[in-house]
Amino acid sequence: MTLLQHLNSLVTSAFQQSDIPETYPTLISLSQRPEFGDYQVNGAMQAAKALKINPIALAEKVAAYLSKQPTIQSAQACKPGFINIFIEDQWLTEKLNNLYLSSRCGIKKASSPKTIVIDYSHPNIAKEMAVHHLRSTVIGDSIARLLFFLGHNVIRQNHIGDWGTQFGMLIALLESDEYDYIETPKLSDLENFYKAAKKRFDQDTDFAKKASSYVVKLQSNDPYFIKIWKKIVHISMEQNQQIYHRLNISLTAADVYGESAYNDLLPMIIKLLVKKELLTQHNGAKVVFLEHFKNKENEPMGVILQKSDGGYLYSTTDLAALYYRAHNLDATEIIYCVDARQTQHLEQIFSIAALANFIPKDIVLKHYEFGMMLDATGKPFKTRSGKTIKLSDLLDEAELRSTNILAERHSDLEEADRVKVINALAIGAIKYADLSKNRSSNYVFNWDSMLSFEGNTAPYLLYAYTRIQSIFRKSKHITVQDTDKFSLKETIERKMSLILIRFHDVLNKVEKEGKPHLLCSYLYELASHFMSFYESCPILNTNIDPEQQKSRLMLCDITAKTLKIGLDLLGIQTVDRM
RNA sequence: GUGCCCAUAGCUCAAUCGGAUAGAGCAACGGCCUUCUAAGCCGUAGGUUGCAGGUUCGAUUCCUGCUGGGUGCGCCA
Repeated sequence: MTLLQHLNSLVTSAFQQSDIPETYPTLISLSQRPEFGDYQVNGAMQAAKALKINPIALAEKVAAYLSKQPTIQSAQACKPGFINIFIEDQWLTEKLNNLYLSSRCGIKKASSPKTIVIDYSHPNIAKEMAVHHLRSTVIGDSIARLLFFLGHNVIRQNHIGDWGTQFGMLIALLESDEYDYIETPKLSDLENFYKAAKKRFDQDTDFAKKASSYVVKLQSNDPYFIKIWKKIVHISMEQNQQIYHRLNISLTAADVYGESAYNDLLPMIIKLLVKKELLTQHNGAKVVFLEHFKNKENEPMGVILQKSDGGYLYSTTDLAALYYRAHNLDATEIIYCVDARQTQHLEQIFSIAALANFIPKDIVLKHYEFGMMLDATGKPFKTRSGKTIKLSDLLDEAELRSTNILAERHSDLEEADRVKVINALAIGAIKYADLSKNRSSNYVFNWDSMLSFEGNTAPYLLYAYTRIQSIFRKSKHITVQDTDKFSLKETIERKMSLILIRFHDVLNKVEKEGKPHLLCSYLYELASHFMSFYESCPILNTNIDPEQQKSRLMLCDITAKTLKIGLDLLGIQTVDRM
């Protein structure tokens, strides 16, 4: 049981004893001020209001019951009807002991694991990955790591953009006279070819016709076209995989299941919708009209699922993907880590699926939306000349900046360690800057603040971790045994304990909300309290009481483990010295 | 035209289902290295939560209207 779950069970009993019906929530939260205790119960006020009884009298009744519980030192009713809970130190130290003995900081795997499909990253084939792929990739990967750590069956789905009209253009150009067929083009070539193909497609009608006919060939699985297409996809994904490796992203080739994979399912999707009488013929296209969405003329909005020329659209593919995930992957939950601008599109897909009874009703569909990356002026983050920034260029710059920072510090690390530190700082800074902000809003990208050692940044957390490791290196002569006890004499030691014990509740919250910034805030709170502890609670001084010394070493141990696990769930690697 | 999102300290961000005196960091100012990594710590100052109403014991949070910004809306994905 987590700390919050334990308190909740106590308060639930207290509510029962005070004749409060079960339907009223306990509303337990952290207290914001020390005089208000460790945790506070706000549910008594709400219940009193609804039951029309005196709130303070009810709060006193609940508090009286809570005060008798062995794990609670005291509970006090205050003013309108707050109840402030002070936790018993004895119980705290027992909990700490559990954390100390556990390699997972006491976090148990889910007793009834869910099968969760998570759709993230989804780069476009034939183009290099760019900054706009960063948020989906980084946030999605963190959520995937967390859900796996909590014991769920996680199925990563990289829904790559590997299908559609652009491939007709590209193949048409690759085999045209100027370019010939190139055996092993590089991805940067492909991107240039793509631009050239697009230009020609718009200007040359014969070429456009040819390209369109090639799309049909491709979609009908013509072996020659499939061969060229596969090569293009392969070249692209090899390069993307290198980016994933640099970024410490857990996606592999096995997670790739792109738009093309649903090609054969698409006619079936149309048939199913026809059968349900949801499709309408409109100017030759097959359309689903949704009453609760309006178009520009304020009429029900049509979602085109098959074009007048018979071609399918991304809505069709997304419906097929939903079908596949529900029926073939047996998902109990599907998470879409997709740009906030796709909200309406996804709502439409979910609506159509619901109307058509496409998927079991109890499947949970979640859109973990995120905002855009902006520059200092509040505009979308681009190069000076207004071009899209390539992800590989962004990572290069991060490494260059980290190298310079390390050089300024006159770090005396060996070369191999130096490279590791540069990498951890560079990648950690970029990922943490993104993950530490509430994902649903836009965020301002700033090199200097993300690479700073001050404030809520990856370097600060990494530095806190190395300080602990340094203590460990210098304390090898002290043997701590499993039977050693915690002693929480200083205020900061007790405060740190409460934070450490809260870890499991934080992870549960991040799982529930799908918001990694809650984990970041927590880790920063932990790290900054550790820094205070580090300054005010010496460990290696010779005049320290041995019992106190061991207790502090054990606190360091749990702190290090918590930081390590927490950062790992964010996809950020730690280093032992820097 | 219509849908969605956002507006909090000079800047970047928090704020648990409506809870107590709205919190951090940066920047500013003042302290702390013969003592475990000062890439750090301690302190001071900084707010009419865009505006106007409403709901109630209590509103940054919920409702209505307005202002400013972003973003989406039928044959691209």
